[in-house]
Amino acid sequence: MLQDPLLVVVLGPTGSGKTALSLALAERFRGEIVNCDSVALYREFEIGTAKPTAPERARAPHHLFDFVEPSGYITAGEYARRARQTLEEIKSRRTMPIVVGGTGLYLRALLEGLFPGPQRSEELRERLHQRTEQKGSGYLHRLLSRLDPAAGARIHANDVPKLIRAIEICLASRQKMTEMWKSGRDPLQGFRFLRLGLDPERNALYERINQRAQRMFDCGLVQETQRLLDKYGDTARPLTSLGYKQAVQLVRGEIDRKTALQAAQQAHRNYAKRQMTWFRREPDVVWLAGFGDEAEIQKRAVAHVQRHMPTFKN
RNA sequence: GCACAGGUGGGUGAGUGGUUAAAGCCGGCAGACUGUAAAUCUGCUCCUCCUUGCGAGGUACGAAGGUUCGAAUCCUUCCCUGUGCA
Repeated sequence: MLQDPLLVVVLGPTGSGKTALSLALAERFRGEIVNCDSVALYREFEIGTAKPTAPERARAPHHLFDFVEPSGYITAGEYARRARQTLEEIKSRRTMPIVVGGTGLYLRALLEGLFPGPQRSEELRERLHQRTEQKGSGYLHRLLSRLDPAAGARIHANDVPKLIRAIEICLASRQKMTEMWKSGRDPLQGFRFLRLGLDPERNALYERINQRAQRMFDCGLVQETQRLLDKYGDTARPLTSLGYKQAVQLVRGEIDRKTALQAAQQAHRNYAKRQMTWFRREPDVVWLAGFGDEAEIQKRAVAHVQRHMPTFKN
């Protein structure tokens, strides 16, 4: 009886060296890299996303980078479908999939699945926004509490995006969201997971994040932002993400360059912290206390992968 | 040197005699997260102690004195900062 093939996951906060570690593993084990970073999915967002460079991509096959239009959007559910498809293809090639990224929700959607809920409805959302304008900020929470009291109790009255999604689910499915949850998720099957988590010392991580943000500004983040803004307008969603958001403000003359840089560094640091909060709850993570580009960390990661490789009979 | 304006908790900045350990914002820390998640949201944030409570004590609004039952808030002197005049 053959074991399921191994799926390696490299997770960790932004700036922890996930790319370096994943490349080292891919080269060592003939792996293929699958992106799990929500903004790196978008085409033309290059400098601010710290995507792997061309020489880096030459070292191993890379998947799920650059497949969403800058003005388009992707959701966790759609990502999970695409990623699972990609994993099946990799499986058929008998190479080792290495899922790399920092977007906790996407990783969970991929590995554990989402509950079978309805997709977004732009019309409904538009209506909800209009009603909120008319009826005040407590409206959404009152509505949800009526439709699904248990959900109303879980979601804070100020958390508009989550309130809207919950209402959307209740209305579209004519069921309570919390009832639908009971039908469970659809976990990814046919692989054994090895989650490697990078957990460098906090101050060192923050220091790296600051330097990297500085480099992004030095290497043309603002010009890239200007170009995207000219081409797609401010509706391109990733323009509101880390670094781009501040570069947009700079381009518009709302803040000066130094303020923009500091705000971007800050945003990256805060994000790293939120990522750690999420990943601490991720199950079965093998934590490596350092950066992914350190030789020692790579050595230990390799050892962990080897230990989990399918056993061959002689 | 003279004249104004100021010196408040990690930062900024309210507060002008008592429900003020001191608003708000930022930062920091912790947490949540089931379809735009690099998003969004929540809690805590002077010190010590405990029965973690609209709890007890201590220290605190440049420094030192003073007025007062009571001062971040009023008075005096000193130190420092900014602006203007010399």
